[in-house]
Amino acid sequence: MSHEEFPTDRPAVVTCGLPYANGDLHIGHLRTYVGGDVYARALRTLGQETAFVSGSDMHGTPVAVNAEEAGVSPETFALEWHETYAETFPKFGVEFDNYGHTHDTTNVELTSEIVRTLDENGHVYEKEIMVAYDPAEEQSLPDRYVEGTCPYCGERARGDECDEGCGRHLEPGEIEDPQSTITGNPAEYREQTHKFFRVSAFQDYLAEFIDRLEGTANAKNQPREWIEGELRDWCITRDMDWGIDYPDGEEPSDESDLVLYVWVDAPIEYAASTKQYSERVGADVFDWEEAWKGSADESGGEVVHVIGRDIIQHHTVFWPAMLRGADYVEPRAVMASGFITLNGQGFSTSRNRAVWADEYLDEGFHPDLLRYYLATNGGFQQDVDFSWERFRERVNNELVGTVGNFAYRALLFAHREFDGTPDADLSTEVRERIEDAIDEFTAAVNDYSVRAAGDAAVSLASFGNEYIQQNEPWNLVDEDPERAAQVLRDCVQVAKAVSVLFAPVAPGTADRLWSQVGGEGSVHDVTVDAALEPPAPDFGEPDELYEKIPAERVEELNAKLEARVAEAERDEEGDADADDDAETDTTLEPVEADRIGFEEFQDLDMRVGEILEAEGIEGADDLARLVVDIGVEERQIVAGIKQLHDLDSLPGTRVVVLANLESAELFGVESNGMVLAAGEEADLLTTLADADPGERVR
RNA sequence: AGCGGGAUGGGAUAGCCAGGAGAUUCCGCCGGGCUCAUAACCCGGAGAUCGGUAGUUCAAAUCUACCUCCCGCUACCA
Repeated sequence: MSHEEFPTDRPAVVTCGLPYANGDLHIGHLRTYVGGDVYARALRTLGQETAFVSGSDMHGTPVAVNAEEAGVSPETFALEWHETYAETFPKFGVEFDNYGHTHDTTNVELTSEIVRTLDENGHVYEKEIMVAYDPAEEQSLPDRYVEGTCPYCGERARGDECDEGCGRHLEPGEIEDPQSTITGNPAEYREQTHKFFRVSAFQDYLAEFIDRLEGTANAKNQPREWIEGELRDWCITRDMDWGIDYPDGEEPSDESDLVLYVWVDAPIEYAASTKQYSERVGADVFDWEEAWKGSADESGGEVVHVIGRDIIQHHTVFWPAMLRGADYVEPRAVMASGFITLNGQGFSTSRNRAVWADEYLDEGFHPDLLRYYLATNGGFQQDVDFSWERFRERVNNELVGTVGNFAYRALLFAHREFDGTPDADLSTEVRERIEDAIDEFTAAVNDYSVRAAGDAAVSLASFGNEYIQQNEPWNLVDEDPERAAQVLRDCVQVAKAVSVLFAPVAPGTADRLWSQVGGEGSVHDVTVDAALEPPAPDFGEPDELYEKIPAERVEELNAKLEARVAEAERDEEGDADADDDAETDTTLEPVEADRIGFEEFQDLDMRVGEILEAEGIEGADDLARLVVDIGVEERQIVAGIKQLHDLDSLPGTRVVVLANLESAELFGVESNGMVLAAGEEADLLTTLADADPGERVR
């Protein structure tokens, strides 16, 4: 890699994070793939030799678990998703030079080779750790095959992560009270030898690397916490069948059926996929080894990883360490995209609150429209909100009104009056404006800004509209035909330049525009220089590039989305009701539909208290006056618990008190707080064990 | 809790890394123009003390410190 400006004379590799072969794609996923595709195309437009690669991530426990549920082999399961992805991406104009998967021979071989190199270079060591094991089934239980209690917070947790409690990652062997997720059998721990990658040895290297790394700010900054802190070594093997075997270099023995952890072979697919591309087109066209192997300073390609911002650490810590340890190049840049929200809220696949890739296509919209939205609605690392209303707005105003309208009016006029490009020289003003647009585009690519690259073309088209409007060629045709020819010559040139600069974002429609100005071949085969080359002297009648989206479509689409979400919610409630009915006849209030945030929960200051005194309040049927010790102080609290009758037995009872409730006066008695109780019978909440008065309830 | 990202006219967004004239663009609002163009387009206007406080500077949206609020990450969610 180098730090020269793009284009450089080295081969570039643009990669997209591997989609995990485990479910449908929605437009949130597409954000990353469209971004990568736009970036790769933009590099090529600058004249940079570029390979654009990705592949499906086939391994790992979620695939194995879901395949088992579906009753098929993990390979069959993952391959089905792989094929779906491979078919879906091109439908959005996301055209990888190679799209492989992590289970193909190329990746299996390259992964084995790289791990063997790491081993030979002394970066791998063995360590005995305790792993969960199901004695009844005689089966090891890696990662999500086991659940139990988090050793840090005590919450129920999955084997690899405390997903509902503290959110911590759990290394194999950490979880307490382990239990098999397959059989529900209690699991036991057995000692087993696993392989560890000495990430800690790369601390100094990574500290320098992160300073050199280009790309989005989040990718450059987020990993600093780890790199500048203490790096833990990384367990890179799992005891399961599905995955790439650990390359022992010896005869496969029965006792070792360890496979590599999925995050080891996944990023290697970037290189393996490039290798497949190289093998297909020939090393003279693209040499994967030149791109991936040269030493960091002297040679090697420009590797740019385009990922979602949830997997930054893998691409800025583990992966560069692996590359370094195996004598490969280091990535030049990591572009980490923000997420997509839907009408301001996060996607929720379980509640079907998402816009699915297939769904978008089924609605009959051109992929370029969504590409434009996703690529230019905000900075790449920013979260972007999607709404059909906003989608319509941007399509109608920017694509139809600005780009499409300019191209159409300019070319139609030129065609009618001049049968094509008028015979005149390009004016200096317009030449300079186009040069500015090219500079803007080039700067955008070097700044890793997908948005700015797309905007360069749209603002150029906007300039075109101003230019044609101010010069009024429709009046000049009679008054001053020469001047009219000049103006139209300029406009056709602008249209041609727009086609070239818009090609990365809108590959389909830009190519149509290219043909409309009489361009030969495909706009995707030309570079920025073409923007200033003279357009064809003759071209036919243009047609419109984009169509407006009527307001009714938006209403329709929103209604569909709402109906779908409602249906998903009903299903969920239905399931819940069915469970409840089996256990109880009493009518329970439904759970509040509106969820509150953790912050709001924290606003409630609940304490453990001990009742010191309890007496009925005269004249009140249900009220009792309590004095409660809540550790920090004693509180007088009025509570509606007279149904319990046995007020005398209450002193000494532990209760839960909402301590920061505003005070109130009931029957002339001041009440400072609320004692929590359940149901009509005022069943008091108490603590099970040793919490002292004053302890906060969380 | 630590870390990362963010807060910019009514809404949405750019600019911040490399401080410097009227703070960008889209929507919406008000007024005008044009008729080549998809009721498209162009011009003008109103509307922002750039989250808060303090500082650095001749000059701060931009740099520094502290604070508030939103989103996320913390080792398998794009």
